[in-house]
Order: sequence, then C-alpha cells, then structure tokens
Amino acid sequence: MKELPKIYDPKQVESRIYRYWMDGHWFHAERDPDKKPFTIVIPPPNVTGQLHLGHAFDETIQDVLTRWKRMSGYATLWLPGVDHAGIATQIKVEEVLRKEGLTRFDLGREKFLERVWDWKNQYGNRIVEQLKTLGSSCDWDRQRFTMDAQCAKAVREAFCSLYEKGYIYKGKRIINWCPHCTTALSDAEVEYVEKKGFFWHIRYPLTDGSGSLEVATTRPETMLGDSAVAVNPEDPRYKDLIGKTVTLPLVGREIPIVGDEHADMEFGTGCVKITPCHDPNDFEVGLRHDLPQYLMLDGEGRITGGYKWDGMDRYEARKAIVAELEEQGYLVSIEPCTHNVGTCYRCHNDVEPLASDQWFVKMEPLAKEAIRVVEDGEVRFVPDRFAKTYLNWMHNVRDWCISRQLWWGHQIPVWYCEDCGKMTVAREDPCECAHCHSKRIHQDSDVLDTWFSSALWPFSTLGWPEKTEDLDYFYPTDVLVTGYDIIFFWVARMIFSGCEHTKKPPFHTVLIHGLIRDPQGKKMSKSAGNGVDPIQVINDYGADALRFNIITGNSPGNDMRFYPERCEAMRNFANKLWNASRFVMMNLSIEKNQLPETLALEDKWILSKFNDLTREVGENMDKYELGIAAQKIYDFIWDSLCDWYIELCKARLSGEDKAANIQAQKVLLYVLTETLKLLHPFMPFITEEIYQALPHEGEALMIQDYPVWREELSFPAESERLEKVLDAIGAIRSRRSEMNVPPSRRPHLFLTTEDPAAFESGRDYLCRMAMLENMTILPAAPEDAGGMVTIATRFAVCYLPMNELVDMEKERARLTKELEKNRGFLENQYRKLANEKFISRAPAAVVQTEKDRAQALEALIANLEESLRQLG
RNA sequence: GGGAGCAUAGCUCAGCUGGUUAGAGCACAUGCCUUACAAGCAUGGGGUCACAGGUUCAAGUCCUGUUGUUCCCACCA
Repeated sequence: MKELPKIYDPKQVESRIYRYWMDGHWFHAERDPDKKPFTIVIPPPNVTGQLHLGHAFDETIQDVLTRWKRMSGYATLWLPGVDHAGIATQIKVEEVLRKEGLTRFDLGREKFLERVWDWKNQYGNRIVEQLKTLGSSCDWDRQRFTMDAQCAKAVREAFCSLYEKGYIYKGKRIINWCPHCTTALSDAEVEYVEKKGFFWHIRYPLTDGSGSLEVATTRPETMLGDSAVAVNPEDPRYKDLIGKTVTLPLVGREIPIVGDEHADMEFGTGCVKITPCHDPNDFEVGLRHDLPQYLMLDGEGRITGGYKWDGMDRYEARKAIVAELEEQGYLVSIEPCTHNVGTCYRCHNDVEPLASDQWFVKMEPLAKEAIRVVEDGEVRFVPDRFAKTYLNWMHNVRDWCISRQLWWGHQIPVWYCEDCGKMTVAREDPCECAHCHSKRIHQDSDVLDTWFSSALWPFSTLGWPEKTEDLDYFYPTDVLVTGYDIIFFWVARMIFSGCEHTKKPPFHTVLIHGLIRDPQGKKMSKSAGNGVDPIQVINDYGADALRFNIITGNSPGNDMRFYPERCEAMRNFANKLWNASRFVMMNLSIEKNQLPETLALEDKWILSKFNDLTREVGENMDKYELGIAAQKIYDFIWDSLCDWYIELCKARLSGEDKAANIQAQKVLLYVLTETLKLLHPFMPFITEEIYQALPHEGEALMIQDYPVWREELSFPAESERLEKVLDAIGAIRSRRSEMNVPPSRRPHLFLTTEDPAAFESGRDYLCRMAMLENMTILPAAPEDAGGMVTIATRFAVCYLPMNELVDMEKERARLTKELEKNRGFLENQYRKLANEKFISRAPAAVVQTEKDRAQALEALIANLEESLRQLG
C-alpha cells in the first residue's frame, strides 16, 4: 500500500499509467479459448488537416467498450484503422511537390511513394500519440498494415474473386476531371460553388429545312461533342419531330432528335442538346439511344477531336464559338443565370465531366445481400434510425467506380498484352500474357479506390484470405464504432464486402456517434481554424476528464459541442474521487478488502444503492448507452458516496468504538474498490492509480471482474428507513438556511415519528449533519410546541426550540403556504383516484403508487395542520 | 426535389418502451476555510417542454399539421 499525493495531478497520474502501458503486459489483445471473443472495428481518422478532437470520439467509445467487455469476461481485440487516408496524404504530398516545383511524374512512382510515406509516418505517429494519451488499449501492430504485403494480398484476392464472378467490369463512364491537376476526382472531392454564368440559347436547324429547334446551354463549347437533341416523348410541341435530324451548326454534323424522359417539358425550351462524353445525364441518354460519343476535350481542358479550335483552352474556345455562332445567326439569346459549378477542392478550378475508361463493381447482386442482412437484423444499427440512411442509399446504389488515377494505393492487378491486346487478371504478378504467352505486358496504371481495401479491413487485418487462427477466433467481429458521416463510404462497403468474401456480415452491430463541433456548433476543420487539439485538452484537464466529457452529456448519434468548461467539471469530478479515496485511505487500518459480518443501517443503504447501480449500469452498457451509464456512476460517487455515505461514516471513524470503526472501514473500502471497477472503463487512469494505492488483489484493476448485482447485498427495506432520516436532515438544513441560523447555533431536536428505530439508529449523524446538539424522540407531539419551530416531513415532525429566531407571523404564512401547496397536490391525487377510467384502465402498480402518494400527502398535511394549530 | 435530425432553465444538454410536483453541469444568489476535497460544502431562485390540433384514464414523450434550424443525398441541359 502506498499513499496518494495530496493534490490530484492528472499529468502525473496519466504518465505513470502510460509507462505501464508501454510495458505492454496489461494491454495486449490475445486469444483465450476460455473467453468469448469480442472485436471492435473503428474507422480511420481523417488526416487531411491537423488532428482535432473529432477523432477522439471513435477511440474513446471503443476503448470504453473494450475495457468493459474485458472486465466482463471477454477476450477483446480492436482493429484501429489509421492508414486509410491515401488520397488525403497524396494531396498533402502534391502540395509539397508543387512547392518544390516538381510533379509526381518527375519523381517517378518509387520516389513519389517514398515521399508519401514520410507524410504518412508523420501523421501516423501523431495519431499514435493521441491514442496512447487517451488510454486506448489497442494492438499497435495492426496499424502498420494497409500498405504492407498482407493487405495487398487481400486486395488482389478480393479483386480477382469479384472479377471471376463477373462482378467487376471495365466500362466508360463520366468522371469528374480536374484539368489543372490532371486527375480524376471522386464525387466527394468535388465542391459545388454557386457561380454567375449565362444560358446561351442556340438554334439547331432541322436538316430537312422545315424549321429549327432551340436549345439552351451553360457550356456552349460542348456543342462540338453533341450527338443528338432530346425532347420529351410526351411533349406535344416536339413529339412529331422524333426521328428527324438536325444539323449541328459550325460542325455540320447531322444528329438525330430522340425522345427521352430526361428532357423536362417545363424547363427552358424543352429541348436538350446531348453531349454523351461531357455530361453524366447525356451519357445515360446516349447509352439508351445508342448514340455515338464525340470526345472534344483533352486532359488539360483543351479542345480536341479535329476541329479548328483544337488545342485552344476551353474558355477561350467558348468565346470563339459563341462569337461565330452569333456571326452565323445561330445564337438566339444570352440569359444571365446562377448555377452550381463543380470545382476541384484542391485547386478550386472548374472540373470537367469527361467520359473515360474505368473499372466498376457491379452493385446489384452485392447490394441484395447487404440489404437483407440489415433488414433481417443480422446487422443492427445503434441508434436504429441510421439503418434507414443505410438502406435508402443501398436501395439506390449505383455501380461502384473503383479505379483512381492516382499514384498512391494498390495498383489494379490487370496486365495488358502489347501483342494480342488481351487482359490478364492475376493474384501474383505475371511474367507473361495468359493468352499468347507474350512477355510484353504492362500493368494498368490506375489504382484502386482507397475504400476498396478499407472495405476488407475487418477480415484482411485478421489474415484473410488465409485461414488464420485470428480470423477463426475473432471473425465476424462484433461492433463497428464510427461517425454517421462515414456510413456510405465505409460501413456499407464493409458490409457487402464481408458478405461477399466471407459469406458473413463483418459485424453484428454498428454503433454510430455524432460529431464533435466547436462551441459555435461549427464542424471542426483546419481551414476554419477551429479545431481543438486533444493533446492540449489532455494537458489542461487530463485524459480522464476528456474521455468522460466525450462520453457523457449527449445522446447517441447526436452531435456535441465542445466546451472546455465541461472538461473542467469532469476534472473536478476526478478530483472529488481522488479526495474521497484519500479520505478512505487516511482512515484505513485494515489490510484486506472484506465486508464485515454485521452491517450498520447506512452500510446497508450504500451497499444496496451500489448494488442497484451495478445492475443499471450493466443494462445501459448492454444497450450501448455509455453516456447514461457514466452519468449514473458520476451521480453515485458524488451524491451517494461522497455527500452522504462518507459523512455518515465520520461518526464511526472518529468515535471510540473500535469495532464500529473497523466495520465502517471495511464497507468504505469495499464500496470504493467496487466503484473504481465500475468507473474504470470511463476513467482508466485515475481509477487504476487509486486501485494500486489501495489494498488489493490481482495485478491491475483493468483485469478485475466487472461488478454485477448480488442478491446478498440487496437491502431495500433498510434503505428506505435510512432515506427517512436523510429526508429529515434535508428538511432541517433547509429550514435553518431559510431562517439564517448560524452554524454555531446547535439546538436540541425533539421529534415524533412512526419509525423511532430508524431515527434512533441515525441519531449521531442526524445531529452532526443537521448541526444539532442532541435529539429526543417523543411518543407524541409536545404540549408546548407552539413555542418551537416545527418542520413537518413525510416521516417525522421535528420541533426545534429556536422560536426567538422566528417571526411568528412569517412562520404562520410559510406554513399556510406550504399547506395550501400540498393540499393542491392532494386534491390532484384525489381527482385522479376518483376517476373511474383511471382505476379500471391504468395498470394496478400505477394505481397503487398514486394511492401511496395520496397517503403520504395526507400524513404531511396532518403534520402541517398540527404545526399551524400549535402556533395558535 | 428526396431523406433524416433538432427545438426542454440565462448557456450546453439529459429525459429509454407514455405514469411522481420535468433533471444535470455551468452560470446566478445566500451562508460556510465543518480536520478528504474552495477543483469544496450547505441552501435557494430560475422552465406555458417551439406553435396548433388529435389519440389516451394519463402526453415533454405517440400521431398530423405549421414555423424555425442543422445535416445528408440527388438534380440544376
């Protein structure tokens, strides 16, 4: 046993535990055949910007869950992902390259990847530091995973197996292309900005000379790529023209008029020019009507395709083309408008939709199973409303474009033969074409979407596609913890990938949490400069306080604003626990944690209360209601344990009675130790530190059993009796405060009650806590009670000879007011009980509590009336 | 356009499947350095639960509508 320092210093406490952790022998995930496996998966922190508090959420929740599960007899493991920020990292690297006047092409792939690794390591280490400081107990080796051979193997297996089933195909599709960065962007990387622009109305003459159609466009230069004009087949103005052709101005190309739903009769002229290569909708229209595709822009946004504007920038060409249209009389009008323009989120230049060859995963067969497992409840979302978000997306899912024109990531395992032109798809790098055995082959230069490998995370980290012991023991995993912003990107893809590759959903529960926002409610981001550094918060208040702050005070799935003041409150709570523990230790002479043979009334009360708490906490944790569980433990420690029980014990601890002293010590030590266990998952550092200082068995608090409800510690009747005394203490304190009685004034208390035994056994602490000289229990109301202050409670009437402090008129007024108030309540009760429908329809238990309540009110009113009568 | 969330004390938020006189922290007021803790103790003030209907013996809680607000998805020729 050792002493706790007088001052609680989170830094000191937490650095000490951190050293233990570094030794590694407490916090190691392991297989244990005697225990049930429990696995958690958390999403990768986004390392685009500086790390901020938002990322602490996943880690904290999963760590609370892991510790709790471990203490509840599970072998636990969590799979943290910190390596999946491929695109973001590349962007960072490109920024640096640009500063150095280089492009990735100058460096070559190898050098470029080296540079990426630098960044990755830098950010990765920062994350490790954060995780450690938060107290996370993960298995670190799994972090350095994504780009290593194991991950690459899994990715190739997944790709090839999907390909062999015909679920992967290559096709043309419209992608977002940044002509400045000369790269494709995912939908998520495109920022839509409202910009001022124009509608150019252009006349397309019918080829047979019988008139013309008018189309409107915001990008007139794309007319070079037009291959049709669409009208709505229901449109009475144009439906007779379907099948005829128009002649494309300036180009002279003859293009058909097609009927398609895409043309909105209400919008513009009702005619739409169709440019399959440069607009996603037009692309679809083109497929439906089997239209030719004319590519008219190159990768740097210049006109291409054999026109006289070839090589000209698209905006220059726009001016030239509009001028020529006007000159030749095809331009009908120019109308100013505002429209949303997609821009590159890096360089903020306009992106161009461009048709190009991409790899796709066919989603329909995969989505079917992914929908089923959620609908059948094999995968459950917590809170369940997020299942709707998921299903909504999955029902409308489009084929997944998995190729990226980046240098960072897993290269697509496809080789093209330069002789026969055929493709070879292989798990191992081939040295020859599978078809003609030519050695002249080259690998596809595209890489896979970062989410393709992320989707395999729950099983690839465990060794898949090999049949490993880890995979066998920990898969399927149990809980995925993540923010709602990542449901589409990752959760959905993990689910269908797991179902497809392992034939099992990768987890049974998806625990969704909200986002942490700044005090103004804004999302934390680097550009806004409002990110809060978790390490800084930890330095100021401690990791325990931060963890507790994050876990409590909001409901699952809702966003939470971060206030440093709330952290302070949590730090104060830790301090409270620290000091309570110090108090227990100062009074400790026993060396073994063991409950005494006999228990005092207040012992039974606190044990009973603690016992109920364990049951409630267990129930809340089972339902993933971490915040509620933590709040209940907080309330128990501060209110029940510190404010009441420790105060109640002081009489015995400072008294002459040796046996009573030991008895109190034993109960105090027991309750404190068990409470530390309950709190440990939420505040691992301080609880461990205190536990180590107390007489204890076993190496660490973390590996103790989590407390559960025990029949032999349940004393409901005794608890109720003590509550009666506490109620009286509260009432007397309240009256004293109202009357401004100085603490030094210690009157003698006379009281009448129906439960004298309860008050007799509580004499000492009643006098101490209500600041009384002594107490006499009377069999009946005193004769001369008119000369005393009377305080009527539900279980006793207290008489205090302090009437010189009281203005009798004010006292009468107060009593009358209180009487009236309670009569009002009672009247309500009577009305309720007189209601025939209530009696017959409400459950019996509810009716009974209402009856009890009425009875208690009757007693209280009788007491008040008696007091008034005696006042005269 | 489709979907979801939120609206409760001055501030930030709890309030689970309807059932006491709606709670907590912070802030505020009053009195206390009571030998664990002033990062504390005791006591107190403060709410027409956004608005309007409905269901029910009973509504902060369930249903419908309205208003305000936040977010996601899609579209914008």
